[in-house]
Amino acid sequence: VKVSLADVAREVGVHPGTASKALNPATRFRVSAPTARRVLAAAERLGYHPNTLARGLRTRQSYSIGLIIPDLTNPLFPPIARGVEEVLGDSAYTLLVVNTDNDSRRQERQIAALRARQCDGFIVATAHRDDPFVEQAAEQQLPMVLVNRVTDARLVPAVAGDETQAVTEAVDHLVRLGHRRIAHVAGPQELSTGFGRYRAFLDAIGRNQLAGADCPVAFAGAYSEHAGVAAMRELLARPAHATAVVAGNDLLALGCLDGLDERDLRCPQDVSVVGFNDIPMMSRTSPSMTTIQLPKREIGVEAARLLLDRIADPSTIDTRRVLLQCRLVVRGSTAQPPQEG
Amino acid sequence: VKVSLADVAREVGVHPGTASKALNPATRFRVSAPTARRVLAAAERLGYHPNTLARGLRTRQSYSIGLIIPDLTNPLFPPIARGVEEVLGDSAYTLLVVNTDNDSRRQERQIAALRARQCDGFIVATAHRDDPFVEQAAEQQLPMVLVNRVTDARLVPAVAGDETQAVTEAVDHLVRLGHRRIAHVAGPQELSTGFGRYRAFLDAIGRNQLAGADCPVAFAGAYSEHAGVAAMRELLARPAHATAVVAGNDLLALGCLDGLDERDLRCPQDVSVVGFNDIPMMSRTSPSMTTIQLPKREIGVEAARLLLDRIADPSTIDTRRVLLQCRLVVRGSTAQPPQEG
DNA sequence: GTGAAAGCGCTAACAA
DNA sequence: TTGTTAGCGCTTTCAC
Repeated sequence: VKVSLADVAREVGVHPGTASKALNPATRFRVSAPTARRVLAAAERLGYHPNTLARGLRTRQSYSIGLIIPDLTNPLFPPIARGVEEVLGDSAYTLLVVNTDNDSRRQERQIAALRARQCDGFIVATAHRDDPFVEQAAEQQLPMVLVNRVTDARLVPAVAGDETQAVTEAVDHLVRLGHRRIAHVAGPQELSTGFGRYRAFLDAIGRNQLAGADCPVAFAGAYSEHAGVAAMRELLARPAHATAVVAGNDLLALGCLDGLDERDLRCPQDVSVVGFNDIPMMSRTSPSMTTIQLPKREIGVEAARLLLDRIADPSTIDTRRVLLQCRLVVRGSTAQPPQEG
Repeated sequence: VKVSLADVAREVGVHPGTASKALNPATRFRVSAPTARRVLAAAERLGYHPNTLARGLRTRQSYSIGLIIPDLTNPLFPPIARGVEEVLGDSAYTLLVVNTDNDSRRQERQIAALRARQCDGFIVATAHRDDPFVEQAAEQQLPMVLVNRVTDARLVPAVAGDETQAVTEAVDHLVRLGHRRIAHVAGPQELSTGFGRYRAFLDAIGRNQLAGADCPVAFAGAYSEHAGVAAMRELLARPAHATAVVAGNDLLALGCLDGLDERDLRCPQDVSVVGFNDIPMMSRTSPSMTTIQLPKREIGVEAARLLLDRIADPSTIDTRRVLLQCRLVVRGSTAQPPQEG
């Protein structure tokens, strides 16, 4: 049932090479218009579909690019994938999405599979601050762009949210509401998001002249609701606990809500909570979540553009870091602190 | 930098064919143990990675399977993808995920791209009840399994939730609470989910001896919150409106909540709402959503198994339809109907 | 047990 | 403008 280029050529009575030229818009001019027309018609008639594998073998290009995601079920990533697709849709490239499940063994296998398929480039959302795969890929000059997370070593271009600006907005918002004791539930410090937000929090506390002792930090081992609960418990164990919490992401913030609930503290009347990312449904939680809106689609768009640039001109060593502005979305989980008793 | 089989063979001083046999576990026995060892060692040392494209060209297998999803940002699908990956992770196959954005033009292009890559099989989550692509693929005997949605024509094996059982549970739950006027917000009727749930609703109403006139149906044009609001408005425009609504999915149910809110009706005190799918965060909405839990991961697992079977033995004509049981999760959006005034 | 040779489907350089 | 040739990297008969 499979129809090959040779079949089309035979049908028209031309050489396969000629048919090839006719079929490829870039080389079509090397063939007479009538021949081209007849080849196209025959291809259509026979239902010819080029074999990308064979072409790739010959041209040493697969016209596929790999998107490596830590967890597809984390709603942060699909919109980034969408943005990437949006850009790639206009190009000849196909996107292959793989999911590593936050498992380095799986990641290794997935990447091996993509490389074996001769992917022309990678968009990587799994990077750790210190990431052996990224370093190795950079060494081998594989076209690659990091998204959302960056590495400490600036070896590779990256597109992410501006953590500093974002956290600053969140803290300023709380200070403006009257909070002086603001805590931070920090995400995993081996990820640039966790580390960057933590650093930005310390900065913002300092800039607002808040007492460090009033502004404790609890470190969460993972970006999960469970870890958020644990962190909140830790913060509430302190004598004069904070009246507001800046969480490392939305899931941690949801965990904080649960932690407050356990202690019969109300949000926002007793403690305000700010999330990060603005994943779907954050406007539907109870209370609705004040959070920082990460421009997820735009991150994908920008990353895809950078990658296509890099594939088109691999010689340039590009280590640009594009930080996109985030926007604080004020909802129901933040309010003035309770009056001191 | 790329190292090929020929490089490995040269390093060891054997013929490429021999190296090939040594590298492939299935043919390794055709080679002496010492030779095999030396080849493996050299491959390791040189960092050899087989070129899947070249192998696929020769063997006419790509060892990749395509997963076609209508909308990655719909949280229903990533867990299905996870289930698929779980099974494929143990096999030699790699999963390529593509997103059609509910756009048939995009879908056509994506499928063409996958076929051009010689995918060995497809898992399709985009099927319409009457789907030309599915029919065509069935004709060409492409190994394929449908997930979540099925086609009217039973041409292809499919794995989905048991709509009838699920909707029956939902309606019975409401009847048990005392509801007699139960409405349905039906999803798109060109999808088996929308149609099946609608039919199941009618059945359940009949079986419970409820008056058809008291149990109106509003048809939503899409599975979206927006469409849910519109449908709810339509239902509330009726004189003695229903005291409970079975929504075609969770997003429609959320829209129903908004529609009630517009009219200052409370859920569940004035009107109960049941969703479908149990997407993430449905326990966090306000009120928390009573909904039907679709076994998403299991759907993916089962589909992947079916597909691997089918690839292993393409001769069998398998049109099994596996319907997985769903479970009603009772939360805060359902309660007894208000007392008649 | 190993080597030789052919070919998967396609494209790119070159020749006619 | 068209055809010829060679070869991408791999596997697989078939000789040896």
